Amino acid sequence: MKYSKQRDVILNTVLSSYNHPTAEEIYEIVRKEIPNISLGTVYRNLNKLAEAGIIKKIQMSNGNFRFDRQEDTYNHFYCKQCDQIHDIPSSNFKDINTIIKDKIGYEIDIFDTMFVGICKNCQNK
Amino acid sequence: MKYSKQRDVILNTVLSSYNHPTAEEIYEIVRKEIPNISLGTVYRNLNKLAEAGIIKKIQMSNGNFRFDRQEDTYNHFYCKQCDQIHDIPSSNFKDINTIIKDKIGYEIDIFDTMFVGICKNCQNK
DNA sequence: AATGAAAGTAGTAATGATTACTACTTAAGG
DNA sequence: CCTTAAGTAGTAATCATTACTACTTTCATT
Ligand SMILES: [Mn+2]
Ligand SMILES: [Mn+2]
Ligand SMILES: [Zn+2]
Ligand SMILES: [Zn+2]
Repeated sequence: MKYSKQRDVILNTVLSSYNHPTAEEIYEIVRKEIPNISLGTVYRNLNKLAEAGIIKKIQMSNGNFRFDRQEDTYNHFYCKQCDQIHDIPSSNFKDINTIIKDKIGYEIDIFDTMFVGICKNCQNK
Repeated sequence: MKYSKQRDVILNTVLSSYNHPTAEEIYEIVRKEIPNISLGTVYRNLNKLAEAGIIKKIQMSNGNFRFDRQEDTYNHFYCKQCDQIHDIPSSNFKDINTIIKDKIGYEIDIFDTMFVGICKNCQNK
């Protein structure tokens, strides 16, 4: 992979984001540093970085994508109420794989499964 | 809700489908009975039927929708390998809600969560 | 340093599933 | 029968994402 200023800035933007930004949101941030960067370039590099396993590409319930740092100790939970992705330590889901595997023989990939429900904050309302 | 031949045929098509068809697939089947039906009509009625709780609208990992009979005793599992949705009796997931609730306080809605992984068939290959 | 091929980019066009719009048609209650 | 609200066919618009094209940059090799 050849070096490019564009990819470098895109990567650093993702690495310093803690709110699971969309490609468009990343584009807006990167634009401040490289004003004439193309949105297509942002998409291409985000996909390339995700492909290489350097960042994570996660799918929202509406089919759109969001991007994230690569931390394989965290799972994702989507709250229907506040429309936000929450990080959850994957240790919480450790038992689930074995439960399902024992019961029906299917192997759940917890890092690909986006859990859906109501987060703690939204419950207290 | 006023009666319409179109909606009637669309509903019966969904009710007699066991493979989680897309709107387009339903369109192709309905076309045989009502050749000049509009794809927009299929979409509109599928959404209306889902809204009314008569059928189920489920979201695939690529953001597209598929439609299903309404059986609230079954959950959905998407196999990454064979690209198919499998029905799983929801009793298998009963424990999961309480486990998660106890551990982190979040309430998972198992009927909205699409579990992802490798099905039994694909494991034996 | 000069060269050249492969990889990258900006700008724009295309895609594809879904929804919105519009003028016409139908269901169904009084 | 009328009336009118709901439904339809056909087509245009959306919107996130990807593809295309002509130009530019990186970087290994002379
Ligand atoms: Mn995260
Ligand atoms: Mn099903
Ligand atoms: Zn919430
Ligand atoms: Zn499978």
